[in-house]
Amino acid sequence: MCSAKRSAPSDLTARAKIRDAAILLFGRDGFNATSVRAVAAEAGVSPALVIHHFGSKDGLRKACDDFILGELMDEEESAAEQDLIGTLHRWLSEPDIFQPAFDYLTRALDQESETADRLFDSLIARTERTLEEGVRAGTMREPTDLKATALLLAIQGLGLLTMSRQVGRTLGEARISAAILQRLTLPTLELYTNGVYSDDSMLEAARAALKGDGS
Amino acid sequence: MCSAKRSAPSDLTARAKIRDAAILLFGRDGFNATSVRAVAAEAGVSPALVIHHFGSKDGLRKACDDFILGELMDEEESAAEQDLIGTLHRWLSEPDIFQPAFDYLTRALDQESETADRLFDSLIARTERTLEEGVRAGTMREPTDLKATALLLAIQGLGLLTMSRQVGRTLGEARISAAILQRLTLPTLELYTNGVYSDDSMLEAARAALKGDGS
DNA sequence: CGACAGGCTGAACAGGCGTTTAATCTGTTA
DNA sequence: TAACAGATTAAACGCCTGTTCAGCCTGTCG
Repeated sequence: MCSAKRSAPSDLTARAKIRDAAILLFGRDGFNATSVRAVAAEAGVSPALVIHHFGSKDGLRKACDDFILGELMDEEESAAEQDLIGTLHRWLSEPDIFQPAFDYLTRALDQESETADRLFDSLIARTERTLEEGVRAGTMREPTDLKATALLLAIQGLGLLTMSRQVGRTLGEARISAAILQRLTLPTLELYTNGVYSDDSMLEAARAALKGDGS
Repeated sequence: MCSAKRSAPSDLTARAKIRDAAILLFGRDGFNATSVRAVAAEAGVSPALVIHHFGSKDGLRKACDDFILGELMDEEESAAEQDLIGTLHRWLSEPDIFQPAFDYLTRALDQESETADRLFDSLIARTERTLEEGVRAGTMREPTDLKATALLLAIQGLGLLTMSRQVGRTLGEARISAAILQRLTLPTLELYTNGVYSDDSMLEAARAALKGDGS
């Protein structure tokens, strides 16, 4: 199940070494702030070889995007029932291996990229499906606006990822960790079981206001 | 209440024109992707003047950060009861004026900056306070982990901001808008009133598992 | 053996970057 | 009027960027 892709760098082809170095640096410092020369140095090759293998810096980014997306999809397939939080849990339990991919994903998500869009869309679709199944099985309430509700849930999960630095900081650690995710499990379920409001007066007030407002 | 800071550019000092141009471009294209020369061109001055007034590109960023943060704090003070969503609502109702600031904030939030940290901290503190007051007034349930719950709520709100592009895309518009925020009002309140789960079996299962697990 | 292909390199190029420098213009103060 | 201070500029500096080019190895095929 756990691929051997990240074995000793000496075992990898130069192409793979460059790709891994790029994922590391793009994730750590961002795409713009990472030079082709820095990637080459990290991979132990010449800058020219990077271009030789990937055509351009943008080609390299594309290759990294595809690789990360592929790895993520593999992961998802082999644990089809899990949700995003579950996947994060698994990733965070082996930080040395997955941290670079984790960081890369975080960076990719707050940039305008086709990869981020595809990832987001598939996450929304999956959340909608989960919601529908839950309603059919009677374990979940029927939302008045399925897509909007799925969106809110997805944002919650992704927010933990993209703001992992702030999440860690707030809870007293340098970055998000398995321990922090564990601490968040109960409050999350609590929120999704009882909500925050003790009665539906706010909800009804809003419903009435929106009905009156018309537009 | 509505400041006259964004009047016709010709009325502004060169320093202010440069600052506004920088906010526009940093917000639209990102800090790294924006050159001092581009800011100077947008403001209609020479690149050297930018350095003359702000010392360096980083000094310019700092000045923009402080300005935006100050504007936001002013806004917040004059509407002390409102939450973040309320502020967003007000901002989005005058997009021409506030869009640059909105974009700038979005960019700032997913970069490692002291400004973002301060903003996040104050948002968490405010959310905690709101939660405590709600509990005391009986309108909100008492969470088992106040800080973690405040964190989840803050992430939900900020996630709408930092992922506004994806939010708009998912709901069929180019970017987030007042209409989209309105569509999200009811699902949000619904979520925070009833949760998603129809009973507390998931919550109790997790509680039991965590109790048994120990660590 | 010779020829070819592909991985790989050092050196260079053109262009953009943030910043500096020296000079000019403009308005105020003595 | 003379002197000064600040705003503003054109031009240049040195550096770093992504990319190209010509050539060198190394292994394979005929």
